[in-house]
Amino acid sequence: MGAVVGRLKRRSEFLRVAATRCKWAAPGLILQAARAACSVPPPSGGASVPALPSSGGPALRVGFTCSKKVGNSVARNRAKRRLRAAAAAILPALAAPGYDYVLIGRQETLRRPYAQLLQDLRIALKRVGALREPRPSTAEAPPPLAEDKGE
RNA sequence: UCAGAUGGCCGGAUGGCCGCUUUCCGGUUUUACCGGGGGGAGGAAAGUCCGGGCUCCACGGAAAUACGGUGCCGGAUAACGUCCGGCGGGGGCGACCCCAGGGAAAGUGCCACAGAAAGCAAACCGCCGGUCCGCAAGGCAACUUGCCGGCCGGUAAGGGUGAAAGGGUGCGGUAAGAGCGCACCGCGGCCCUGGCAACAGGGACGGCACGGUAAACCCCACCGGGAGCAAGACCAAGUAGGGACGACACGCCCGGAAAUCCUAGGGUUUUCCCCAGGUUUUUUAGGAGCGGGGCGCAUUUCCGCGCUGUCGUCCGGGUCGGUCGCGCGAGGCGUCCGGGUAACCGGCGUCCCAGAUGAAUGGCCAUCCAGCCGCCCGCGAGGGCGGUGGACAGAACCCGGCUUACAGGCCGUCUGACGCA
Repeated sequence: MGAVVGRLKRRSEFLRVAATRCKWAAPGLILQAARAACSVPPPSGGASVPALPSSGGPALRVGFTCSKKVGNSVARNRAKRRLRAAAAAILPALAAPGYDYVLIGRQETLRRPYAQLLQDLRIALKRVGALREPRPSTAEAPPPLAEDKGE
């Protein structure tokens, strides 16, 4: 069994992950990753935060989001549900611990066959999470060749 | 059979694997996790357009005003702009559908273009009568007749414009005409009958006056305090504002100080007095009360209430987080019983039926069922195989409505046409 997966809930956490600019866009989804801030909640005092990464809390955390480009609320919720199911299948075993991940739904998320959606997530993890050290320079290099691999 | 009208209902099914949320039971190391059982989106959950419950705030009271809404009558309902049943008007052969459907003799405004004229009576072309001039014809003449034109008067039939032109049609009547008279229709108020009422039917009368527009202002009747679960309550942490108490300053502004009260002071004749005059000032002082005004309580009126600052102590406490609010209710269901034409109401029985908060109620697979496409078989009804494939849309405090979106399908009632019997 892999690591325990926590959830990202606050807008500020999503913004922090997005600010690292370490991401990979697969046909069915977009993955963003950031090293879990060792001092995740310094401003508001450590005592009030329920889950501490260092103690027995989740080893990695993931958040899901969808813009209105995907569709109405029905479409957005369905996209998030598929991403949630895919994340539950892949992340605990394959994702590097100590990171925060954000999965972003796309229009293709709804139509993509589920097996390919899982494959998209694996490739994205390899490009982003499995490198162990997602430096900004290396994250920008790979994009060209990965595009045809997903087809 | 075809075409149509209308009411109601459904809105994929079953299974497997893996999850989410909630609740109950059991276990443990009772914090958290494990095991087992149960519940887990809609007819519109949507738009947030009305009406309520609930919560807080404002609330002193009353009336009026303003603002907003509603608008045939009766009923239903917690309430409604909803629903039901009627009435009136309009459309349709019909079933049936549609209607912001109070008041236009309370007042103001507007009625484009066209037209002479658009609301109060008028008259452009006309028609008719009188008169004058001219011309022509006739006549011995006075004059007569006809025509053109001017002037005065009578008309509103006809023409023409318009959405709308001062009732309509017909007959009489007249110089020409005209409700001028008559008949029928329309209109008006009156009376009678039916109806709870809207209204309908009838009668005699009037003699046409009263154009339309209220989705222009307006008038009338009735209804309405505001904000919303991000309401609101609590918990941990605790900044600013805030509140309470105490102290001090002395409490919106102006006025006058005759009388009243309080405090302090002074005088002293001590059951009392601090007065009068004058003055630029030297007036016992301060306060309350008093009179007037300002601001606030939507506006106005009447009465009513309230108005300041510093310091100290204590209480309390923004955002974020957590718990509650939070689902037994105007509740669902019933070949049930009773009342009612119906909306609906009463009774009986039975059931407990989502509570998330980056927001659960799902992800994937298989089979089946509609539907669609292609091929094959069959005279035909139909059958077989393969592929494709399920709309609009996701609770966020809760109910009653309205409106809008919606693949496909099911059931009932009724109307018209055609055919058959």
